[in-house]
Amino acid sequence: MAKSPKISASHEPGGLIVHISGLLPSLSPAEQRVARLVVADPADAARRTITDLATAAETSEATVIRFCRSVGMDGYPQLRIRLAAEAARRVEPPDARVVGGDIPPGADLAQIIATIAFNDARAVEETAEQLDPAVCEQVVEAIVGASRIEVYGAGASGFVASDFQQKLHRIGRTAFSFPDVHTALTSAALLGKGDVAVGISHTGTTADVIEVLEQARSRGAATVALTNFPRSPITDVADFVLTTAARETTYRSGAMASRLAQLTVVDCLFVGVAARNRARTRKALEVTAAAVQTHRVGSARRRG
Amino acid sequence: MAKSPKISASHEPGGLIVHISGLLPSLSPAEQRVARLVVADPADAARRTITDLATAAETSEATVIRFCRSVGMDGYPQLRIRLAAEAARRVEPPDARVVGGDIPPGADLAQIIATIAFNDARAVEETAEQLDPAVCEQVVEAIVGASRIEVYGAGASGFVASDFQQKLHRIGRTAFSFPDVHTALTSAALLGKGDVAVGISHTGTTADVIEVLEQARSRGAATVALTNFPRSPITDVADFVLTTAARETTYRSGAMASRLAQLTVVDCLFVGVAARNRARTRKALEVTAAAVQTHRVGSARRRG
DNA sequence: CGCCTCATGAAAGTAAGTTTCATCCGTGGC
DNA sequence: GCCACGGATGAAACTTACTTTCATGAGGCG
Repeated sequence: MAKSPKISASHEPGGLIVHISGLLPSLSPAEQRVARLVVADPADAARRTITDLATAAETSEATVIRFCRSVGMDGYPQLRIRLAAEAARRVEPPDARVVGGDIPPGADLAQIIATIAFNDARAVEETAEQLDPAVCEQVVEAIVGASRIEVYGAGASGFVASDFQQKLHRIGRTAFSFPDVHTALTSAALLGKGDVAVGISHTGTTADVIEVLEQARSRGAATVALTNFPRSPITDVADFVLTTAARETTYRSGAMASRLAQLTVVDCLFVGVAARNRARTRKALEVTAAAVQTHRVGSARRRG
Repeated sequence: MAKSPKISASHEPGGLIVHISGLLPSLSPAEQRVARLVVADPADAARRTITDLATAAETSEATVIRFCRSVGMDGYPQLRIRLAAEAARRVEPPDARVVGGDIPPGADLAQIIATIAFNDARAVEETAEQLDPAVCEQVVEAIVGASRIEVYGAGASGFVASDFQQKLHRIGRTAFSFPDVHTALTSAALLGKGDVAVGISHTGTTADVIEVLEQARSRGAATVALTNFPRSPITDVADFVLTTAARETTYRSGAMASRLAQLTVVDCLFVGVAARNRARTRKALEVTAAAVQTHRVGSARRRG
């Protein structure tokens, strides 16, 4: 190259496209044609082969290469991936219809999915943000030191309770959860100092759960409430209060988000407990995993 | 085994990376080596030439090409630009310590919470992105038209199954789920044309669930599989395949993320079904809500 | 034990990208 | 008017990257 191109080959932080259109006037006519195509639709250009792009710009491959060099790239492949990256970065807006939280009557499934996922993910994130690690720590402490743990929940929260119970059980802690109030009450009456009772209720107003928690507390057990509402009745009978952060929307659409938030909290507690004794936990997990192994069929293969 | 064509998502508009890690177990060993490199650092892989990548994965170029085809790409160049795009879109992770997916031994609770929440939220988002609305639509259709719906899941997925069952029941659909295989098998044997059977298994290899689904299918029921792995054995007995997108990390930490992802999918289906008949659904929800009202104590003083 | 299937990489083949070079065209000097 | 001269350009040679084909060998199944 005899000429002295003053291309500052350094980075073009503002964006490759901007960079290119900036030095467009300094390019030769044939290169300008290429540049214009690229700027007009980067994503499309990234998809094309060099011959293809050359043809589209009514020029030769050689010119395209020259263009690449002119804008500071090593060669065509590099330009291509940079363009693809650039095009992808132009982010799709968060999409207004999704943030509203509620689902419009005429919504199609794609919209429904987007809305639900958005709310669910937000609930999880926001729950984590507002969770107080100090309180969690105390709860973990209590669970680790407990000789027995009971978890209560009614309806949908009952699944979360069972899940927590199962998790604790799996790492070798003595844990229970109950499908009905009466059994739960009886069992709670047998708790004592050093035991832990966990009550889960999204609204914090579920009478059954509150009652059982109250019973447990009166017997000297440490009580934990997991609810979305920090000042709901359940918090009156709890030594420790953990809150989820599912923003209420519709009755129903809040339901699942809150479930996920509850599960996230439960998982945090679980991992916190498990982390207390890595060796023992790992052992327990391996053993239980092995136990179900014979109920699995040969792992995936075959084409579709 | 059955023969009918299966409707699945050949569709990864959302996360290519997620899509790849989902298929990982169904790939051959050599391809898995390639996949792991790609997933570990997509941007880097996009920069490499095929020979280079092959060398890094200790395999031949041919295998890399085969890998491209396995994940649905035309060839290596396409994979390359897709990866570049993907890597660019990938937002900077909130915190380096969080992205690993696994929890470092010395982590404190705040770290644990951040890690779990991040992974959970991601699983939900990515699942939604890769869910194929068309397949969902068909499943919803089937459920709406079904005279009876059964939901199967073992272990942790069993909770999800129950949750789904409860939701459907609540809006007036006849739905069942079963705590044990034998009951499930018996019940599945009584299904017929026009009924729907849903099997939930994270790994897609749970023998019990597969068996029950197979039974249901042989009786003429439409079968739906919900799994994280699009080519696992369960998909062989399913007319419709829905996938979650929980990236596998540790055995355990993947577990909860996948649960949340499953619940998100279930919720989408539920809302989809509910949306089919707004009036009737609303009525049903109001009635059921009223039914538990007497089990609530004076409502919460809500904060903002 | 023989047959089959499948994963795999070597090598052949094709396409993409890059370089070289002759040509063309305008410019300015003689 | 004619002749260098230099830059722009594309044809073609060339190189590298990508893709296909095929032989091999391992593992499974009857």
